[in-house]
Amino acid sequence: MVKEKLVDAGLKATHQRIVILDMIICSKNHPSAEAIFDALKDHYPSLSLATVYSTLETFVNNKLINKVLVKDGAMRYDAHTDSHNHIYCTNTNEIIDFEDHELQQLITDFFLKKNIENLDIKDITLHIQGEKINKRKQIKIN
Amino acid sequence: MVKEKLVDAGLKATHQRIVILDMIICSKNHPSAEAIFDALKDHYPSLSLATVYSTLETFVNNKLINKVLVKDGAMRYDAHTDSHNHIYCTNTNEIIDFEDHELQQLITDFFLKKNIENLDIKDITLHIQGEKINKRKQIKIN
DNA sequence: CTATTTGCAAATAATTTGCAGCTGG
DNA sequence: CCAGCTGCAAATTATTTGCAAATAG
Repeated sequence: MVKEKLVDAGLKATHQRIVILDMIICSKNHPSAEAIFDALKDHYPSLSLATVYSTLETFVNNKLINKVLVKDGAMRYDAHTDSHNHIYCTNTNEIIDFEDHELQQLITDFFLKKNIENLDIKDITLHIQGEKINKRKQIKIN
Repeated sequence: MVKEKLVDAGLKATHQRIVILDMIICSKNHPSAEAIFDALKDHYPSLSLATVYSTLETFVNNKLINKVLVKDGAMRYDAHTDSHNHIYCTNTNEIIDFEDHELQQLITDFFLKKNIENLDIKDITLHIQGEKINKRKQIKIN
């Protein structure tokens, strides 16, 4: 439950935080601050965009969410905090999660073999950039 | 030679473009527009920051350079246009190129085996995030 | 020459900040 | 109650734009 996640992270479970975190978790789209604000403002008219920004910063600092790398436009956020990969659709502007245990293992094994001096690796992510062939359809991986 | 690269790309070889492209190619640091401007303004006082920005856009559109994904702060640029990986140092804010043929092959092979529907993959990049243990020393990979 | 490019200053977009009032525990 | 949060408006940062002057080919 969202409220418990906040409390577990040592944060006050305010109404705004609950609603924002819930929205990110439910969203499959890696929303931007604006997108979150837009999605919530009708239901919570007193919510302010500045609160959304600062709440997102708080969540990132407390490892409830992660920032997603972007080439331009607004920063986007991801409630999926374990290591995984992203597919960037250049024609739809979607950022889609892509998890594959075999691939993760392949990469982990590769870096275990390598001898890397003076770097403490925290995370490795694969960024797959491409175009949806049919913008309306989903991407399917078998 | 830089001038030829510009002409080959179908661009007029203006003084500003030559100097900017040369700076990015020589820089090992994936500079931002500001960093480029700061590095050049003493030698070329008439250069304007807006020109740097628009020149960078032109270069990206003509595939002379690439944008580098960033979590925050200003966009950064890379003159290294073939597919390669980046190491992000969270404590020094450096972005370091990392090329490894074996790794590239591993990943390429993996995606060849996979059956991905409705996505036309344009590029795959690995983003390695970590901290330099000794900020002054280089990262060495053997 | 003349189509492009550049420089400037002003505009916009994304994000942050300061501070007074509100609220969860 | 009261430390920490929120909302607002104003500030800051990164980037873009409009237009007149400069320039490469």
